Amino acid sequence: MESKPNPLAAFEAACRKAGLKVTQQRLEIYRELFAATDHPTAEVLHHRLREKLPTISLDTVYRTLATLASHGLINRVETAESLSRFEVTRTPHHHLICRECGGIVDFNWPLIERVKLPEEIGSWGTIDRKSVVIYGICDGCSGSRKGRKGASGTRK
Amino acid sequence: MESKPNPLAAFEAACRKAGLKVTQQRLEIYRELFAATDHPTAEVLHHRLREKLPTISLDTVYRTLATLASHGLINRVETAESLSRFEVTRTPHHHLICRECGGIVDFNWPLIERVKLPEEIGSWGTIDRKSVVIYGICDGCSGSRKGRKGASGTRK
DNA sequence: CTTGATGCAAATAGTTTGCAGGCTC
DNA sequence: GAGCCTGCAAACTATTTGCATCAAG
Repeated sequence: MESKPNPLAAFEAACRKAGLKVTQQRLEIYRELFAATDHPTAEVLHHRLREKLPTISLDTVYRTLATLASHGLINRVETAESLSRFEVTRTPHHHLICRECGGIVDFNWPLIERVKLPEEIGSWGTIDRKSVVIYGICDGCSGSRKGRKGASGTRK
Repeated sequence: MESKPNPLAAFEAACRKAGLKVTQQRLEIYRELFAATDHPTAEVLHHRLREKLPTISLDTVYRTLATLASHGLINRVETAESLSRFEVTRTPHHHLICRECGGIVDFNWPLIERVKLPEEIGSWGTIDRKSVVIYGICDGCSGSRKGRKGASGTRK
């Protein structure tokens, strides 16, 4: 409600409203995900979190991500790999995914909201969210000599 | 049925061209996937295939799907669940996914090809494929009384 | 205090892989 | 006949769950 959009405070409020307890782990997980731009996996997130919360367990990260996602506070990003990636729910946006390094980058495409959807969709059900995923090869991978791990790639 | 290009024959040709051997399992897997409209998982496909090929193993299904996908003959559909779903590569199309039953339905949206992409994408890399995923609740789930398993839902 | 959240470890589930025999080419 | 493909079983990896303990409300 403040003019100052403190995301952490907003998150706390959202938790309370949802009946979720505000724990240090949840705050840190959210803070970390909020700061991230690379759509980390649970494991990656866990690794980063251990710097601040050395005792946090991977299970808690998984559990918290699932909880927050079910409350719409974060999104599970679809990737075609067998890995779930997450992001904080922000304004509508879309994703660029590199086939090479698996990196995911956001982009905005407001124009698409203007495009009329096919009629047939009306008879399918109620639309909720529209997400465009564009696949390709990022410059980091194709431009450079060999298959480099792109800026935001996540390779083991 | 005849006058049209026989998809199975085309598939065989594609396999040969790719240096893949044409085995009965591959033919049946492709045929089954071609006939399917519900983007089955490997396991679902395996179950269906056993009617015709009682001895086919789940591993073969997985392996074949991976092989065909790597040759672009089929697509792995991104779903946000932790399940991979597949479809035969056809003309460009998009997906409607029901949050309730998980059912996936195709739709065409040729208009989208006309919409100019944001400039920023040019500096990211080379675009390959554009895929729109629309989430919502299908009529089968919202319209009816309780959470029905939609026509093409895949619940265990 | 009461209830829900965390950590730890063990359990699952989907998917992948090694190996020996079979079937395409 | 040579090599790729299949089936079987065992291995992996990501993710989930049971339970005792601990912290938030």
